[in-house]
Amino acid sequence: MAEHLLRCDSCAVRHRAVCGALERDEVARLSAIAHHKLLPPGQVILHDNAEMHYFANIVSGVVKLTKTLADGRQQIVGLQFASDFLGRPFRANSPYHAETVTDVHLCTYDKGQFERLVKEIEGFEHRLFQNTLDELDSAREWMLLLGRKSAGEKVASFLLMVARRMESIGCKVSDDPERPRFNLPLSRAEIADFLGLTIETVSRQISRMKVDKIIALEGTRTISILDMQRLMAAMEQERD
Amino acid sequence: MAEHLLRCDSCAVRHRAVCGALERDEVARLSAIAHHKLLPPGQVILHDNAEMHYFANIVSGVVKLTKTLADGRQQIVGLQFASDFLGRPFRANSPYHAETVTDVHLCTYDKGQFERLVKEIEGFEHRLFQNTLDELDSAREWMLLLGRKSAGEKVASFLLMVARRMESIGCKVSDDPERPRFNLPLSRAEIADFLGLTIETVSRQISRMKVDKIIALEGTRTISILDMQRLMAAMEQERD
DNA sequence: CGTTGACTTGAACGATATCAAACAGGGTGG
DNA sequence: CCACCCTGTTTGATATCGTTCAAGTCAACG
Repeated sequence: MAEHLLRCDSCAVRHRAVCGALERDEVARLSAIAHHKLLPPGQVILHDNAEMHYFANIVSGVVKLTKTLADGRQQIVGLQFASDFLGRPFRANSPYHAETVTDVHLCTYDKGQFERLVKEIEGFEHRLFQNTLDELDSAREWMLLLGRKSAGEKVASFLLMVARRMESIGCKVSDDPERPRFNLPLSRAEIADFLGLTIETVSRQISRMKVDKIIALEGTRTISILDMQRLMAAMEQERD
Repeated sequence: MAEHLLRCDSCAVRHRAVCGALERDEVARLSAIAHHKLLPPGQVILHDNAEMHYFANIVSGVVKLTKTLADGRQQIVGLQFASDFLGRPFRANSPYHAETVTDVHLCTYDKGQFERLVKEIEGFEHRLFQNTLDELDSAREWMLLLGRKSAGEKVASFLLMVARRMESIGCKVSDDPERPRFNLPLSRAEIADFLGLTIETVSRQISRMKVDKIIALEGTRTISILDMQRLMAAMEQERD
């Protein structure tokens, strides 16, 4: 038990994850049912429409939630980073597919045991609820992007969103706050699936921003934002 | 008090709204803080980014939630029908704009009083939570539509969605289950804002379905679905 | 009737998709 | 160490779908 406590005390995402709201002894109870899981990229966590057997906090790495049409067209409907919660309490199965994008470190909880704790621990469900409201806000933000933004605006918004998330979980490669530098967790194909575009269009927009000196690339995954002002302007208002 | 109970007992949406989960005496407490509000179309319920002062159940009518870009481009990010809940418990303000689309009958609750009840009534927050998970599912379903479906598929999906909602709240005009007939609550402009298209494209797609004998129109708002099979096929797979 | 606003229809244009080829980096086997 | 793929990415040419701009229709209403 003391050991469990210790584990959570040293957890990198402890204060930002849903468990952050818990009291010390409650954390211990949660910790007692926690199991750690390390997954390589491309691992399926949840099949579309399948039953879920566990919940999880993401300790590190990135997970994508996707939906697919009959003919194979795919859309990423959610991107989860360190400290995000995976799973739908009190729901039997998932309406989407969840898959690791990078190496992922999960802190998992058996479904039944977790739901029992949620009922027993005062305020825990409240925290999960508020977390879901945040997810809903992000989803709706993304609906605006998907329905109304141009390709250039979409890519700019995406880069900024990733930059912010990477920053907040301390994964930035650089230390100049004005010129963030980070590794893109997604491939071009995945970015396209997230933005409702094709690979080629994503690539062209990124190339254009490179030519325009808004960003710089090292290899294909490491991005530096050179001109934050213009990137933010490009997010809502495509220049001609 | 008895009067309040009575009011809820005869409520059209009582069993499907979030209050449907409550015990008899709990309904009475909720009823005690309820106020009814009748609004004409085009009335703003919530300003983007403004503070919310009340929650509400929709008793009848349709409400749209929208987000707008700096230059005026708009996206409907949620469409709420009778029995849907409006508001974000324990959040100070709203990240989107809510506006009536038709005549709307609301059953409203003061924010503070409602939140107190949520804390006091066992299982009430749970119900609100599950309701929010449903909203999240719808939002993600719509992300797939916005990002990956063609104009024709979008319009077909929209008609089917409205048909289903109208049916479930008993607003269908016809009684043949194979050939639903109903009034569109949205104008062409609103449909366009919901689907991420222009008015003209929406109009053309509807005209095409009319020529193809998949639907029939009376005036501009009343729709009959003539061929449910083909409408459902058109939803996911655009014919050439 | 004439006006207004919502909708439809048509023609031209443009953004993004599609198709196709070239390119780059990283691993493998020789 | 190099030749060879393999996969992901970039770039180019063309096609297509949906937008834009512009009329035209229609019903409601003064």
